[in-house]
Amino acid sequence: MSVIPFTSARCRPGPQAHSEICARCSVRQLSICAALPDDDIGQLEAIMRTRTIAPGDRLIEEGAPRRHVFTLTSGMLRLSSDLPDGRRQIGDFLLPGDYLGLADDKIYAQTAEAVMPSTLCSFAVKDMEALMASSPALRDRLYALTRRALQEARESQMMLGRLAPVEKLASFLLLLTRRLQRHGQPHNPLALSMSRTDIADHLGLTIETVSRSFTKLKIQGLIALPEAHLVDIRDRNGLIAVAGLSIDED
Amino acid sequence: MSVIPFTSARCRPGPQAHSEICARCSVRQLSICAALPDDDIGQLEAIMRTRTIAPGDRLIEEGAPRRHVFTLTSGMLRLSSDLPDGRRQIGDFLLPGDYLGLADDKIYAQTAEAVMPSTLCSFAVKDMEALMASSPALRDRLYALTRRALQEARESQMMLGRLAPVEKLASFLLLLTRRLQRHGQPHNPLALSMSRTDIADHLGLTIETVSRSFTKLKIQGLIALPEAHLVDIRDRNGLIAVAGLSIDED
DNA sequence: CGTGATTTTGAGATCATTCAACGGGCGTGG
DNA sequence: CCACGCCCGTTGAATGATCTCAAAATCACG
Repeated sequence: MSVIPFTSARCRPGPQAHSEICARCSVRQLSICAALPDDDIGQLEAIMRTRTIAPGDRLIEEGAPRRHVFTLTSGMLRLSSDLPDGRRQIGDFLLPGDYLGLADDKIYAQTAEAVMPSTLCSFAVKDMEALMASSPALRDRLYALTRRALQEARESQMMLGRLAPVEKLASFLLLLTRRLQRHGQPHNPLALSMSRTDIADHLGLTIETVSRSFTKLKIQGLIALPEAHLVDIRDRNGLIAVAGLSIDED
Repeated sequence: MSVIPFTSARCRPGPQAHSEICARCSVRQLSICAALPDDDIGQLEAIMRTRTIAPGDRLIEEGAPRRHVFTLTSGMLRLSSDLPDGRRQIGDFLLPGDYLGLADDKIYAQTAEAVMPSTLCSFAVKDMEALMASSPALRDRLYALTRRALQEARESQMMLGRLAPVEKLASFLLLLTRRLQRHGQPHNPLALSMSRTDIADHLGLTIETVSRSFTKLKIQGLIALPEAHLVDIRDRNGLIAVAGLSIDED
C-alpha cells in the first residue's frame, strides 16, 4: 500500500514508434486522446510515460503536490479520501479511458489506488498544460470531462444522501454497467473488480449491509451471483425500479 | 414555486452605462467577471440581463434545456435534485459571486431555486460560449471554477457517506463560514438563510435530526443560537474537532 | 489440501427516523 | 390592538433499520 516508484520508460523517439503506441491503444477513442487526430497524437506520446501498478498499490496520495496526471488504459482505480479515524469515502472508481487529475489543482485532493492490475499513461502537469495551451480540442475535452465528473458527483450525492441501502446498491450496479457500456467493455454479466469493502466505502455503508443488500436483490430475482464478484443482471427494469435514481436507457 | 418569466431589461447601450453596472457590482472580484479587466467588462455587460427572483421561486428546472447561465449577485440559491417519491437532495447552496451552470451540458442537471430574495446576471449560453471562445481568461476561470466545484462535491460525498449527523452539521456550518469568508461576507455570527428542511436535504438527514444536532452543539458550548437562523460560533476549534472533516484554517 | 482473507449470515445494540405534540413567530383579519 | 391560524422549529417517545459484534461459509492462494 506504499507509494511505488516509477518503473516506466520514456517512449522511444521517432514518429513511427510514436504513432504505433497510441494508434493501437484500446482507449484511443475514449480518453482525452480522442480529442487529437492521428496526425497530432505524437505530441501526446512525446510527453507520455507508461506505467503499471499492482492491486492495492497507491498511485497518488491525498495532499501530495500534483505533478502528474494520468489516463487509465487498463484495470481499475479507486479515488478515496480518509478521515483521521480511518473512515474512508471512495468518491469514484476509474475505468479504462478515464482521466485522473480532473479535480485537483495544486495538490491532489484524493488518494488513487489500484483495484486490480492497471496500466496508465502518465504526463507531467507542465507538459500537459503546455499541450493544452496549444491544442484547444484537448483543452475542451478535459473541460467537458470535468463537467461530466461534476454531474456524476452530483448523482453520487443523491445516492449517498437520500437512498436506502438496497437502492444504493442497485443504483451502483446500474451506473457501473452504464459506464462499462460507454467504455465499450463487457457489462452483461457484470464483473465487479472491487471488494465489498470498497463498495461499502463508496456507498456509505458497512460491508455487512452491502452483502445483505446483494442478498435482497438476489432473493427478488433481479440479479444472480454465480460468484461473489460476478453479477448477472436478470431484470434490468426491476433493478431500475428499486434503484430510485433515473438511469438513462441508452 | 412555479417558473417565473423574465422581468429584466436589456442593459442600456453605450460604454459609459456598461462600465458603470459591473464596475460597481459587489461581486466584481468574485465571479467570472474577475477574469476580465475593466476595459473588457463591457463585453460581458453587452450580453447580460439582470434578474430578480423571490424566495421559493424556481429559476431553472432539472431536465430543461440549458439556454442560460447565471452569476448570482445577491441572495442565495439552492441546487437540488428530486426523486419521483418526493425525496430531495440539495447538492449545493450558491452564494453571491457563484456561477450557475457549471456542471450542465445540454440540459440542466439540477433545479435551482431562490432561498431568499436574489439577484442574478443572466447570459444566453450561445453568447457566453462566443465570449469564452474570444476570451481565454474567461474560459480558464470557468474551468477553474468547475474544478473547484468538483472538489467541493467530493468533500460533500465524504460528508454524506461517512459522517454522523452532528459531524455533518458541524462540517456544514464550518464550510459555510469558510465560503462566506472567501466571498467577503459577514460570517462571525453566521446567518443561515435556508430552512431546517433545506439543511436536512443537503446533509441527508431529517429536520428533526438536524434540530437535535443543533441542540447538541449548543449543549457542548460550541455554538449559540440567539435565533433559529443565527449561529454564533463560540468555539471554532471545538467545532472543527467535532466536524471530522479537515477544514482549512485560512 | 490447508491456511488466511473475504463474504455471508445471525443476533443484539444503537441510533436515526417516524409519529406526535408543543411552542414561538408572523401575518391576516376581526 | 388583539386574536387566530399557519408555518417553522423544537422536543418527546417509540419504532425500525442499520450498525456492531460474532461466527459460519466460501473463496483464493500457496
